[in-house]
Amino acid sequence: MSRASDRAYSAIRSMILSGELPAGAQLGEEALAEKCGVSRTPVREALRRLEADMLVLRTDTQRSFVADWSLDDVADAFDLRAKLEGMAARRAAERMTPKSLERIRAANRMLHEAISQPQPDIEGFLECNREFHAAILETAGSRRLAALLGTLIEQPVVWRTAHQYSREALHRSHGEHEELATAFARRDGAWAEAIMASHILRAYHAYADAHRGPAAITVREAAE
Amino acid sequence: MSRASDRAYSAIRSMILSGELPAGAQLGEEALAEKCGVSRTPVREALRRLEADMLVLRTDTQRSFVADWSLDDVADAFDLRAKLEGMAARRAAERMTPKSLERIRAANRMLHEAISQPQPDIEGFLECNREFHAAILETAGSRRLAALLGTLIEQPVVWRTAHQYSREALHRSHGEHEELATAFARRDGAWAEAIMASHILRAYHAYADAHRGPAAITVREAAE
DNA sequence: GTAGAGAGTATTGTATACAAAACCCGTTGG
DNA sequence: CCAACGGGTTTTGTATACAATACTCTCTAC
Repeated sequence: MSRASDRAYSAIRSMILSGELPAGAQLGEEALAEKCGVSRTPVREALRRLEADMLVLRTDTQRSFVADWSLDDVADAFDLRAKLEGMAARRAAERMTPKSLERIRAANRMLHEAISQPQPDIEGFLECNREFHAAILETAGSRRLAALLGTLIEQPVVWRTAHQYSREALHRSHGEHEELATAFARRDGAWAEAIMASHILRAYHAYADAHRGPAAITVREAAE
Repeated sequence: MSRASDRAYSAIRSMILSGELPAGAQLGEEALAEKCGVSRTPVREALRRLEADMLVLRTDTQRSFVADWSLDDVADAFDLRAKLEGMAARRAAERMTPKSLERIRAANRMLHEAISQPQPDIEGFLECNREFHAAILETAGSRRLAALLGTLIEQPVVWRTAHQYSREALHRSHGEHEELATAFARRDGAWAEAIMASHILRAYHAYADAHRGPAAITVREAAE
C-alpha cells in the first residue's frame, strides 16, 4: 500500500464508491494525478486496475469514465456472484478443516456482537461479513475462483446500501451464516451451495427493493 | 492493435502460449521491451494485463514470471468455464433471436467444412469454434459474464492440445454444437446449459487424458 | 560450515517531457 | 439546417531519466 499506484488505486476507488465521483464522470489522468498527489504514471496503472474491476469504463478512444450501474447490471452481478460464491461454498464444504471451520465461526461470532449492540455497528458488520466470506473463499482453495469473485465482491451498490439494513435483516444474515457453518461441519457441499446462493440472492432483493418503485415489489410479492 | 502496449501484449502472450517463454521463466521488463521493440512503459502495461489473465504471476516483491499450470489449476479453470459458459448458454437460449441463431449456425457450418477436408484445418476449426462461442456469449448479453469468461477462454492448455484432436473428436464437437443450436431454437435454457457444461467438461477430459499417466485413465474408465 | 552483514548489481517504481491522437467549436458549403 | 472541415485545445501514449527497492555474492564472525 505504500506504492504510489496503490495509493492512487485506493483513492480513486473510494471516490467512486463514496459517490464523490458520480457515475458517468470523466476521469482525466492529469486531474486525478493532482488529486492523489502522484504523477500520471501510477494513476494510469490504477485506472487500468479499476477498469478490470469494472468500476471504470473506457471508450473506444481511450477516455475513462466512472461506470454506471443499471438495475440490470446489478442483477447480473448478483446472479454471477450467487453462482460463484455457491461454488466456493461447495468446495469449501468438501475441503473443510477444523481450523477453517473455527475461523468461519469466529467471524460470525464477532459479527453477532457487532449487530447486537444498542446501536448496530455497521462498519463492524461489514468487516466481519467480509472476513466470513474470505475465510470460505480461502478454504475453497481455488486461486482462479478467488480472482473472479474479487471483481464482484466490493460493488458500489453493496457498499452504500448496507447502512439501510434493518436490525432484522442483519440478524437474518447472521442466521444464514450459522446455517452455512452447520453445512460446513457436516461437509455437505450441496447444502452449503444452496444456502450461499440464497444468501446472496436475498441480499440482491434487499437492494432491488430499495432501488426501484414499489410496483415491482408488489409483482414480486404476488408471485410468491 | 496499433498501440505499442497492444503489440507488447500480443507478443508476450503468444510467446507464453507457444511455449517460447516456458512456465516459471522470469519476465524482466527491460528484456521484454527490447524483444518487442518498445520501451518499458507499454511492456509494464502488457504485464499487468497478462497478470489479470493469470498468464503471468508476480511475487510479493513485484517480479513477474510465466505462470505454471498444474493439473489441478487446469481442472479448476475448466470447472469454472463449464459453469460460466453453461450460464451463458442458458441466458442465450432465453434471449435467442433468429439473427443470433443464424450466426451461431453459420459458425458451425463453417466449422464442419474446416474439419471435413481430407486434411482437417485445425486453425480453421479453432477460429470457427471461437466465433461459435463468441456468438453465444454475445447473445447472453452480460458484459460482466463476458469479462469473467475472457480470462478463461484462451488458455495455453487448449491452445496446444487442439492439434492432437482426432477426426472423431472434432466431429463430436460439431455434433454437440448442433445439439446446442437445437436447444437454442427451442429456447430451452436448461438444456442448453447442460449441453454446454458437458461440452466443456469433455474437452477437459480430452486434455487430462493426454497429460497424465494412463493409470488415471483406467481409474476413470472403471468408474463409468 | 553456516548465518548474517554489506557492497555492488539488477530490476522495478515514479516523474516528466514530448509525440500522437481525440475533442471542441466555429466556419463553410451544400 | 446539417454535414463536413480545420485549427486550437485537451487528453492520452510512449520514451527516458532517475530514485527506490530487491537480489546476489562475497566476506566475516561464530
